[in-house]
Amino acid sequence: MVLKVFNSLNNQLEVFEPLEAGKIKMYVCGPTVYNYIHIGNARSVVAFDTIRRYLEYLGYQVDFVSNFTDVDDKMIQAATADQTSVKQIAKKYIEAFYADTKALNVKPATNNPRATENIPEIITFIQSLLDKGYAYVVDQNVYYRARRFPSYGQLSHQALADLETGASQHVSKTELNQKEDPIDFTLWKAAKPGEISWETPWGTGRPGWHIECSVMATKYLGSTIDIHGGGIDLEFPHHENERAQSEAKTGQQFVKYWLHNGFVTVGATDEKMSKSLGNFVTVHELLNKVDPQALRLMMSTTQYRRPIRFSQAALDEASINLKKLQTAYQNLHYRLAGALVGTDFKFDQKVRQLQADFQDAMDLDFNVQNGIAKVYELAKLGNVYAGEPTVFADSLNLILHDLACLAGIFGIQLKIDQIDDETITELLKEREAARARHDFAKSDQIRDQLSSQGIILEDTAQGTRYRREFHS
RNA sequence: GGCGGUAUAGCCAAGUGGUAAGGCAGAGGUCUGCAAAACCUUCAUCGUCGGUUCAAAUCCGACUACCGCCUCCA
Repeated sequence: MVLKVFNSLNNQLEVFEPLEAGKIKMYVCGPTVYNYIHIGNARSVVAFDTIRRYLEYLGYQVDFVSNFTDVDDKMIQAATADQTSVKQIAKKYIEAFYADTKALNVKPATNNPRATENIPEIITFIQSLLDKGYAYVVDQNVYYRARRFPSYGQLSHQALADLETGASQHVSKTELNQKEDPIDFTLWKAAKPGEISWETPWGTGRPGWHIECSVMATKYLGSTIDIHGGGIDLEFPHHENERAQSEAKTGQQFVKYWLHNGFVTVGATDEKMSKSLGNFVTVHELLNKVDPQALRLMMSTTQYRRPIRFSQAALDEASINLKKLQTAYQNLHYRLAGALVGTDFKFDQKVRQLQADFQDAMDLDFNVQNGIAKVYELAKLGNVYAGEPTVFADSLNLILHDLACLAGIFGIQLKIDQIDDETITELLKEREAARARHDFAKSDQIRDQLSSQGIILEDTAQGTRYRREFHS
């Protein structure tokens, strides 16, 4: 099968063909760094990380750029509230972002550019839009002439007339009065006294929100990129505007495939989790309570376009499933010790079939639900195999490799927790002797003793295996 | 009001014409000295109404409920 993705530009499933064979240019809108990221923000990060990992699994070289918005109204407000600078706020929450996403096992981006580090390019970009007549200056503010861009509204599937009617709600009166047209949007915002600002030919101020992504995406990836991602709430106006700016400037198609992820919802009514509604849980605080891997499993195994209902039950289920995968992986590894040299061809065939099924599932717009179902089937296949009296090393290694590889696409790290401890080995010998003479009181006492230290014993046909207790 | 999305078992969730994947929870069982881990069996007619068809969760029409976007939001 071939990879198909749902392109928001036309709301259709399309065969994925990169601009350049074997390479993918991908840009994902990152957070405004005025607070810790919440589960909803993390969902976006995780969804596109899984997409990226799958693309890499397919053999593509992915150039992955994701920005930090480190200057805007919210940043200024946060700095004022904390009696510090915008720069300090940015520093604090960018560091927190790295810590949180690392815990979620998100692969670092190729590049994380920041708005404030690209001001000259932003100014040049805006100047170019001014020169071409796509923008105009009013009192040191610069606005984009949306109506001038022929297909404005195409990405969000909105008619200009409809946009106009809804245009006034969140916009200040002064801004509205300055605009030629209510659908025009800000490219550059004049600074109030004391605010962080930069000098430009048209006055002193700071970039509008949308322009930075156009500038950084084209600067770091080129005029046309393969994939542009972000939350569905960014489709309009953010991405619509990015598209208008970029294509007006370069005269080329900005993005080939627009991908938008769904929300994390909370509560009985499935409300969107958002900073403005105040119903959010930050990753920072949640990481103290749950295994980050369980959180990752919960978030990465819902298809990116679908909403995720955030709940304790969902987290609990994820940790149970994580434990099952981890256990299967360890038990298979345990069997390597007594395995015969060679291969079980029939078994290998089943493993390869499941891997092919996995790929078929993922090829359909990253259908992770069907994908993870195959990973669970793989684990079950492995569990059955591990219970066989005779196993082959090559086959064990094959399924171990596949399990780790496929789970890895979801950001799940299956690993062997090797414990080499002489005391445990001695106790195990002692317990074995006790069991041999049917002294079960003694053997159970040893098992309880180790259990209290977090070491779990399991008696199998191949002897007693031990592992650390899983925590979730 | 405009545009978009969702509705499948107690819960999560696959499935775009041929008689409902997978997971969690539940029930029963196997293995075990007892456990643990694991395995096996079992558990739904698909929001409502109407239509097309030999055949529909899947197509058409109407309706209902919930969510989102409409220039702060991943």
